[in-house]
Amino acid sequence: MTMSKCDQCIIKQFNSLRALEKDDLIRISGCKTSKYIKKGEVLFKEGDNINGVYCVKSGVCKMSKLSANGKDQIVKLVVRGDLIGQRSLVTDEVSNLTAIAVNEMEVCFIPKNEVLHDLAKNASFSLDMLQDMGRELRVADNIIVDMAQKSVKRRLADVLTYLHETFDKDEDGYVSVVLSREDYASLVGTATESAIRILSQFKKEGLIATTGKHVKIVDFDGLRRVE
Amino acid sequence: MTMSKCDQCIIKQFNSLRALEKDDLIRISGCKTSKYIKKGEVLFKEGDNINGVYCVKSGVCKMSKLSANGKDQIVKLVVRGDLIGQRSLVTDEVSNLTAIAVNEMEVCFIPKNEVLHDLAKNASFSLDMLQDMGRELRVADNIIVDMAQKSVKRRLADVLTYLHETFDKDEDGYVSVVLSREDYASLVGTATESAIRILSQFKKEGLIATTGKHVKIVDFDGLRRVE
DNA sequence: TGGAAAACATGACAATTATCATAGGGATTA
DNA sequence: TAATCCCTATGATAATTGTCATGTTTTCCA
Repeated sequence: MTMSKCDQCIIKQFNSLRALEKDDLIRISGCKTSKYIKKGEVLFKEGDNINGVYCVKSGVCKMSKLSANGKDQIVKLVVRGDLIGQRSLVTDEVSNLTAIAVNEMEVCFIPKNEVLHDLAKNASFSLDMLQDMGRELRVADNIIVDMAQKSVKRRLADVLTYLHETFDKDEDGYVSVVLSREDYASLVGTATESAIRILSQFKKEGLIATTGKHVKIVDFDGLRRVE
Repeated sequence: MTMSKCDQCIIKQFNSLRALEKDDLIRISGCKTSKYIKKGEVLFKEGDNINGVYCVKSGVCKMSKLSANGKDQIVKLVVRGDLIGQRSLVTDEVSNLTAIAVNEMEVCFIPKNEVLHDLAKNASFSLDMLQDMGRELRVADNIIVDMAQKSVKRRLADVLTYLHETFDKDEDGYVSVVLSREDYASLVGTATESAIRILSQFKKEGLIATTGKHVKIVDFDGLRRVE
């Protein structure tokens, strides 16, 4: 099996690695490791020292954190093209989040030392990373406000819309990425039973259609009006 | 009145500006503006193009965001030594937050163009800023989990503890920074009446003492055990 | 392929939190 | 100093959400 080369990889267009020079990408190719992760497998756990970044070539990953009451809260979903673990590049802290594959993933791991060198040398690379973290920070602010002010029902409607906008749909309009009811609950921060109940209600009201775990939005306007 | 010089300013120890060279600090001194802001005054609003960073020399500032239901949610408090508006340095986006002084503040404003130049030139400056944003991101993740999983009572107990740990206390142990009941509500994401009720309850249970807006923690362990 | 385990579903009830109404107290201003 | 306004406070009630219990369906794997 041949290892793909970073400088020819399309994925890098989607993240800060695009700011690197060809020579640096070739050097990084030489020390990166490539990995397949099965659905449900743990990439790393809260408290792990990851010492590098993962670049997601395909698949989806949930980033979660264990709360004091023992429930997992999904903080964000990481998709194709995203980098995981940028924070570990600039601090020696361990990860604050656990990463678990939602479906089969292919990721590349680049050791910290290799990239640290580029951050110091290449200003446009570090600027790109600053912009990226700034964007993440803005998204996080929005989530805080939503968690604090919106109802569970409204948050679940938002998640459904987000999934619809973010992922591919099959020929019938069903979102390609499937989550368990527990994942939905963990995304909006509610009890699993509540998530199940609200999804059932949405279905009964004709806002969504479901077959098993597969979900499709039927009435966009209706979903937008949910309070 | 003489304008103070950045290179001699103690405040810069607390933020990324510490990574700058003396020459650069002197140059920045020449183009910065200094400003006093009275309690309740707006430094900038959500949607404003701030085009620079504020460095907080003294005072406290609440950073809030208007939610869909018309309530303000305080996302964080900014204190002495913090920089406000780092995101505006690396993106052209407008601010996502409103900044309002909680008490009298003294801030310095440094125009974007002046600092942008340093970000490109000085790797340890941009690395410091990356570290800082990484920290902020971690804090934001924690807040998301707390908002999603903890009760209002528990969140209010956390806020009281945070205020006690973050700000000075007078000789009787009362926290120097005073917030309105509405501010407390806006910090934990609840109705003002609920915040008032819980503070009254904490007082009745002997966890805190209050005189007017001034608050003091009496029973730390008790407050820690609140659920 | 059968059986266990996990995920989904729903009812009943309890706990939490929001909303509305009302009123007192303290600061500010005419 | 009185009038006014804003903040604080508290009761009553409604709405939301969580918890526990129980049954069904689906998935997984030995």
